[in-house]
Amino acid sequence: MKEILMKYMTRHTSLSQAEQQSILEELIVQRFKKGTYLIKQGDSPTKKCFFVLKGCVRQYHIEDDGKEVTTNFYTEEQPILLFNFEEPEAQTSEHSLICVEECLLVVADLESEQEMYQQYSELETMTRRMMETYLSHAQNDFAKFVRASPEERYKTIIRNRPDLPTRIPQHQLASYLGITPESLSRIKKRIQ
Amino acid sequence: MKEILMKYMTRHTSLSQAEQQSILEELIVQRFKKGTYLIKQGDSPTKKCFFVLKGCVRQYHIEDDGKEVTTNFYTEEQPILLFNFEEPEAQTSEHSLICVEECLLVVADLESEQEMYQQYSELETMTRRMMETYLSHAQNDFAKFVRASPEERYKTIIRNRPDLPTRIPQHQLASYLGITPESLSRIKKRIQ
DNA sequence: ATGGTGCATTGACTTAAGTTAAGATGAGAG
DNA sequence: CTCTCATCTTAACTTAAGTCAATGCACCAT
Repeated sequence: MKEILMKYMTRHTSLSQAEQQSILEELIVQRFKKGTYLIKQGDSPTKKCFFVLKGCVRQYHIEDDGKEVTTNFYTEEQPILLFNFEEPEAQTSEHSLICVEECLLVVADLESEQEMYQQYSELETMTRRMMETYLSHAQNDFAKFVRASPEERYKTIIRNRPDLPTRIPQHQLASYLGITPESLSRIKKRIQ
Repeated sequence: MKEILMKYMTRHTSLSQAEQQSILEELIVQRFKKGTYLIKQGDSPTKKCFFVLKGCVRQYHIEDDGKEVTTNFYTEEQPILLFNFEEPEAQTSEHSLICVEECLLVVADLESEQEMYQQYSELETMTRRMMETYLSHAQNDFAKFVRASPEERYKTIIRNRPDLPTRIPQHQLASYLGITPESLSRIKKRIQ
């Protein structure tokens, strides 16, 4: 299963096969059952980060008024970071992470991550570039999302992540798109 | 003027004062007049990135239908990255960057950046963390924005960046918020 | 001073999303 | 097999943003 990560590293770094191999050997891959919480809102913030090899993790948040809002879906080849950084002063996590399906994740804690960077400085370069790329994409997505109507948002998501609608319940997708389930239902009907 | 950057580095790194000093000496700080383009949509993508010491840079985009949309405002202590990463295959820049005010910017190209990382590996660690932090914030902002009404978006922006409305014309702010100038005008009236 | 241009505001109308509530469907538990 | 719960759909109504158009205002150049 680690070949997914190897493929990813090859695409994003100039590390040699040998280096990649030794890095892979230090990684911890863990299997999680559907419904498992990686972290719950209110827990002390996790020191871990993840990389999705297989499966789907939903990030959500319970608001003050009790409403649940889905803020992200992480699927294959996506990193799950944050939480360590989002609110350094906060003593509890703002979000929950739950496995929507059976998941295979790379699990890393901050200390071992730091050690690996010291061992392989190229790895930190890769991570930096990866972060820059993700940030750039996030800013682009944001800009597009801002001026898109709910209908356009839906069209965009089925174009960019066509697997999502089949993997998750529609009301969660609606929440992720920032609209009501009723609206999503109408949009689907409108565009057939 | 570089003390702004020094302050920034102290906040975000564990580099010594001496190290910081020698890094600062290698940096290029440049002054730009109001109305100067850092890059124009259609130009070949820049190899440069910037850090705002003073002033305000607007990022915008002309859409296929000819409409101009403002996608970002960069002000004091914000980095302007992207462009190198956003569309590696694209041969022309998707955006324009224009100085809204007289600006003082740190200008770095990718080559000298790479050299400095080799010289000061801690600097790359700082950049990686900075990117992680920005990404984390971007994801959070995104999640909040998604489910906010235009009115809530306006309230949020005047809370988080109270200087913006006074620095830029309102129709550009409206564009940035993803709404029409008419709507923004009505919102302002509604909330007094 | 004056005309022009760009920007902000206001109004009338259209459109689509939110809200509330009621059914329809489907899967899982007992 | 049936009951239950969750999900999705549909409908009626409300609300606010988009659109189009007119007006007002301020700044600039001539």
